[in-house]
Amino acid sequence: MSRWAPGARERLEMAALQLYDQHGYEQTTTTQIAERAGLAQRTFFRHFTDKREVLFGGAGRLREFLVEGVEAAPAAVAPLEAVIGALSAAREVLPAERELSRQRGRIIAANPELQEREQIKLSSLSAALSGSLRGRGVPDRVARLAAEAGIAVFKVAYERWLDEPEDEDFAHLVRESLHELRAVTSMLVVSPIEGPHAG
Amino acid sequence: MSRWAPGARERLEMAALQLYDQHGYEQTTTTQIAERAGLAQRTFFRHFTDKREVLFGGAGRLREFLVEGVEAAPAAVAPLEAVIGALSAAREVLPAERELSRQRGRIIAANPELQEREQIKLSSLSAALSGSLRGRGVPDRVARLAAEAGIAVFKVAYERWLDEPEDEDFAHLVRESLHELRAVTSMLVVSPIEGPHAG
DNA sequence: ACCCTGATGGCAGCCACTGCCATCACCCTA
DNA sequence: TAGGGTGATGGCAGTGGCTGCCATCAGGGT
Repeated sequence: MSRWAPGARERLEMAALQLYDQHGYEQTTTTQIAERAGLAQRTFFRHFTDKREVLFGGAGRLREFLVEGVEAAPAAVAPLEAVIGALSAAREVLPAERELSRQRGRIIAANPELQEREQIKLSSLSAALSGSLRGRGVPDRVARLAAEAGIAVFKVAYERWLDEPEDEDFAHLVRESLHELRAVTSMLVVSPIEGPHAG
Repeated sequence: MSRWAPGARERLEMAALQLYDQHGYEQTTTTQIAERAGLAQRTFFRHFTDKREVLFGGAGRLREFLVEGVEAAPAAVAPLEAVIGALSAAREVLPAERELSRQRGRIIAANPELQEREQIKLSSLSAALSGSLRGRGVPDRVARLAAEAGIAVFKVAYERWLDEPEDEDFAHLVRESLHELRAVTSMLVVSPIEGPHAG
């Protein structure tokens, strides 16, 4: 048997999730997290760069998954289509138990500091997608806008996925958000009271 | 004459900008900023919630300006059009001297912490725009996507405005970005090697 | 038996940020 | 002229995130 129990990183993630949820993010100290995981505070900071990062381990996996998805798309597929195609399959890199995502979402929603971290994760996601598109020969600003549009679609679809009572088909939600975005960008003049809108 | 020189907040902002630029953000302590402004560190934290916020005083003005612009648009104007119309006039709430914006941009580009703050400022901007649109009777997800699309357009236009050698017409850059976004969202299948792209 | 490596613990220290109280010019009022 | 209220500031001690440095010790190779 090893000197230390394995899975230190996972223990820290679980301990942080529970403590942040029970006592609040600000009220929880990194020392408490480490203690619950059976480790020293110094070890916490060997696994995570800071107190927030312990909640964002999944962001890296999502980024890799989407980048691979974009790069795997046939060359004839339009930029935004390639992004949407990757997003449609993203359910498989989200936690199997949706309640974990919702718990995490509640914690983040209660703390501006954590919202900042989430925003920059999405931003780096956009940058990664944009880079993949450029690698396919897409011009710079087109790649940038396709990536940003894809992220906008993802945000709306993901939030809806969390809010719905059932674990709905993620790809379907992505497609619906895309259709709404297309309606928005092609809408020129509309009477907001009378006319029906997309969605 | 008053006991203390007026404009403490502005002095702190200028001192921070200079010190962050000369010695780097991390290497600068809040005590140094306060000293250069002729104040105590305690006073720094009375004017700004944290060390980063001293660089983002303009974000609040921009948000108010855009919200007013959206609310001032005629009821018949489509959601994204209302947002774009407000963005087109945003030059007037940016610093008169463009070089200040570029200096600030360089500082932010060099520090992930500052990029986080900038991202959440843009995010709260999006939320404010979305709220204004809902106030005009626009359905929730349509408002959300129109706001996100507007922010994407703004990001690209603003970055281009900073990069161009001359201080180009901001409204023109916004319109061009919008056209590119429309092209991206309506593009379905394209051969990235042969065909010309928007932009 | 020896050494090397890798994950950890312990400790001192920096600095962002806060709570609390004192200071003191200015202003209002009697 | 005296007194009291207000608002911006300074000072100081304390918490806690985060880091650098060094020690520890199991496992594996030679």
